Amino acid sequence: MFIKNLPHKTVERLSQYRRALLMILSKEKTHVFSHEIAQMLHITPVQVRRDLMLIGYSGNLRKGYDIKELIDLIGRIIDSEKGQRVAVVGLGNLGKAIISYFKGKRSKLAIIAAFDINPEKINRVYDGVACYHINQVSEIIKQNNISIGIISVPSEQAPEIAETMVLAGVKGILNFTPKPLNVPPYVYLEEYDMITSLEKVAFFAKKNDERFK
Amino acid sequence: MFIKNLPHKTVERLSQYRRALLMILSKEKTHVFSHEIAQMLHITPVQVRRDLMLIGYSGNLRKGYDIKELIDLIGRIIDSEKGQRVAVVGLGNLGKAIISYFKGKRSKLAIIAAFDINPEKINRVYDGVACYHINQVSEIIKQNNISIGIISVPSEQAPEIAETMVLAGVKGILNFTPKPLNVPPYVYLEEYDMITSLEKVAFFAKKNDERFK
DNA sequence: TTATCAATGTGAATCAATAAACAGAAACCC
DNA sequence: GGGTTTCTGTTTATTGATTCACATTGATAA
Ligand SMILES: NC(=O)c1ccc[n+]([C@@H]2O[C@H](COP(=O)([O-])OP(=O)(O)OC[C@H]3O[C@@H](n4cnc5c(N)ncnc54)[C@H](O)[C@@H]3O)[C@@H](O)[C@H]2O)c1
Ligand SMILES: NC(=O)c1ccc[n+]([C@@H]2O[C@H](COP(=O)([O-])OP(=O)(O)OC[C@H]3O[C@@H](n4cnc5c(N)ncnc54)[C@H](O)[C@@H]3O)[C@@H](O)[C@H]2O)c1
Repeated sequence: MFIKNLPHKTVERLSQYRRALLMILSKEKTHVFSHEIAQMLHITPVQVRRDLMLIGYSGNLRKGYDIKELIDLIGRIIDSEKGQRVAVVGLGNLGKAIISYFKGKRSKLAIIAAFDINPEKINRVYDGVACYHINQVSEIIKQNNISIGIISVPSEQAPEIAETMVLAGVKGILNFTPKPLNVPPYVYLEEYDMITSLEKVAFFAKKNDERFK
Repeated sequence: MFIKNLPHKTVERLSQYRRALLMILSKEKTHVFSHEIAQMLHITPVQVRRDLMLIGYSGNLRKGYDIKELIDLIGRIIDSEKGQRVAVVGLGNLGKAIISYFKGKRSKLAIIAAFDINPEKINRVYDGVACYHINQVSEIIKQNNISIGIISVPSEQAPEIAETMVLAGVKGILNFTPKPLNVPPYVYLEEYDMITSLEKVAFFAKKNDERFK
């Protein structure tokens, strides 16, 4: 299913809508209003309706949106039909947190391999994900048609690992390392740093504190 | 130091500039050009200059920006002069990853307490941070004037913990739980979900893949 | 000394995201 | 059965973020 040029932010919100809807889905509650979704995500109902308009979904005037249908439609838009496979490189605290968090959450997006350099971690299975030696990255990525890599190794190692993964055919990378990476334009790179999030919180907390007397 | 109404995005980038600058800081390299900063963060040099203009920093036409000075100035803007204290609630894999990652990274932003409910974790010290029983949250936050809370407990527990922290006087919350929270307007809330990041990567990776042949 | 070059700094223009405003539809109420 | 309410869907306006375009500067070289 295709919709031309969905705004970047809309894609992000669609993922959030789905997450929220999955959470409230139950026998009793089959429909939801735009203002209910909005409230959960701290945005306006107009924003929600606009996003849904962009993906061509219509709600029921009196009952709102059918939760199941909407979850389904979002899936048809943001998921890949045949599913995408993911690898995590670096099975430290963060790597483990990621794997345990993802476990079974999305049917079209599965972490199917982990890599590390520490012999104690290799050839073991964490939360259903097998851990291999780092020098098998390329081989396993190709074999399993893994298209997405998550990097959670010490930051000095990140550039080399990114390069290896790109050469092996990965199409997207999620980098949790503070080291800025460079990848070719056909690979989508997302970088996240908790320090930036925390500093943002700190900055606006400080600001709020001044504003609210 | 005050600059009125720095754009949200600029604050985020200032944190990133500082991180990148701290990384390249060395004896040999004392100055940096806007295009060098830009390249590291995958943005345009104009963006960088505009942000620096907003914080009132001027570079040297021939040498670029003085790295030390700039790091310093960013600190005076985004950090709080007297420092801010942070608590982490939930010392699982994610909580530990956060604590070990932050350790000693920012002088004005220190994680000084952790909380958990598991007796095995309580009264131990992780990476220099003491772990207390969850029912001491309120007391310890007040005692130590902790103004920022990080939530990394199982998601069902998140709302209750957020409420307790707000009542105890926290001014900002960073929520890693997928559960949407509600806080009063004088508390700044930031929510981050790795699944959204990963789904974004997956979506654009898929899209790129189609575009590039 | 004058031209050239490679940078910064910034007003104006563009582009992207959000919000406001409102028409239209179904249910409900009297 | 007409009026009222409450929601959606969409057009239009506003706000916010980014980029363009170019003036400016000072070093260097011709
Ligand atoms: N971006 C964030 O928000 C954030 C938060 C926490 C940690 N981090 C970063 O994530 C990374 C991991 O953090 P962590 O707390 O899990 O660290 P960690 O030390 O617990 O884990 C790192 C793992 O990588 C493995 N490793 C080391 N070199 C390797 C290599 N060449 N190939 C494969 N595996 C290798 C280690 O054996 C270890 O298991 C660090 O770079 C840290 O800075 C980022
Ligand atoms: N947002 C993200 O990107 C992301 C990524 C990974 C995990 N998570 C979420 O973060 C949370 C923690 O993940 P994790 O992998 O560290 O899980 P975990 O199970 O390893 O850790 C949770 C910790 O919280 C403690 N805890 C449970 N109830 C508590 C309470 N009432 N008070 C204080 N502590 C309590 C547990 O003892 C445990 O130590 C989960 O909600 C998970 O969904 C989020």
